[in-house]
Amino acid sequence: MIHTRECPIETVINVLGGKWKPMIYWHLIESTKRFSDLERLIPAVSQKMLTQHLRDLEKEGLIVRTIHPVVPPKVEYALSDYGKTLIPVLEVMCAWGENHNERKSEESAS
Amino acid sequence: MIHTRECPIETVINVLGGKWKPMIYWHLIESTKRFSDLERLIPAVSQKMLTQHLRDLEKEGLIVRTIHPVVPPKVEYALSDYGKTLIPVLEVMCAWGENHNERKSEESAS
DNA sequence: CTGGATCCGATGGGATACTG
DNA sequence: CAGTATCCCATCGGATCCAG
Repeated sequence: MIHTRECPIETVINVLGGKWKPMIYWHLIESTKRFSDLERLIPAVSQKMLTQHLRDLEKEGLIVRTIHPVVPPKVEYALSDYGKTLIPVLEVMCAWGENHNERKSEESAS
Repeated sequence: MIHTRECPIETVINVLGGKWKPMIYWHLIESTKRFSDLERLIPAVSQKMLTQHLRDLEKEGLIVRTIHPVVPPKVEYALSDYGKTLIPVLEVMCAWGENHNERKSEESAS
C-alpha cells in the first residue's frame, strides 16, 4: 500500500489543531483528569467539543481513556507514554509563541 | 491596555495553521521565491489561498514581500530575520510528525 | 457523571472569472 | 506576472436536548 504521507508539520497541526486540544493536552501534562475536571479547568469549552477532542487525541494514541465501572460513572484521561513524547515539542512551540505574543504586544503599544 | 493573551501553543497553530502555510514557509526556508515559483512548487494550492496565506504570514512579520517595479510585475517573498527564528521550532515539530506518521503506517500494516 | 444526537451559524478553502 | 472578486461547499464549533 502506498502512503501519500502528509507534511510532518501538518501532522502536528492536525494532532493539536482543534480549538481546545492544546489546552486539554496542557492540563493532562500535569496529571490525570476526569471529564468534569477538564470542564471545570476549561470553562469555555462545550461538552460536545471536549468529548470530540478527547476522542481525537485518544485515536492518535496520545491519551488513554480509563472507564471505572462504578456508579456514578468515572472516566479518567491521562497522557500515554507515547503522548508524553509530545511534551518537548510543546515546550519549544510554547517558548516561541510566548515570544511572539510579547512582540505583538510591544508593537501595538508603540 | 489589557491583553488577554492566548495560549502560546495556539499562537503557533494560528501562525502555521492554514492548509498550505507550512509548505509555503518550508519552501521559503530554502530561498527567496516569486509568487509563480510557489505556485509551481505547490501545484495543488489555489491562487486565492496562496495570496491569502502569504498576506497572513506577512502580517505576522514572518516573511517580507518585495515588489520590484518592473514590467511584467515581479514580487518576491523571503523569510524575515524574525521569521527565521521559527526554523528550529519547525524542525522539532517536523521530527515528531515524521515519527508519528511512521507509527501510523506500521499500525495500519499490522 | 459522562456522554450521544441534532440543529445551526461561522469560518475555511476551492473554482472560476476578471484586471493592472 | 501577480493578484482581486465572487460564489459555493465542507468542515468546525456552539447550543440544546436526551440518555445510561
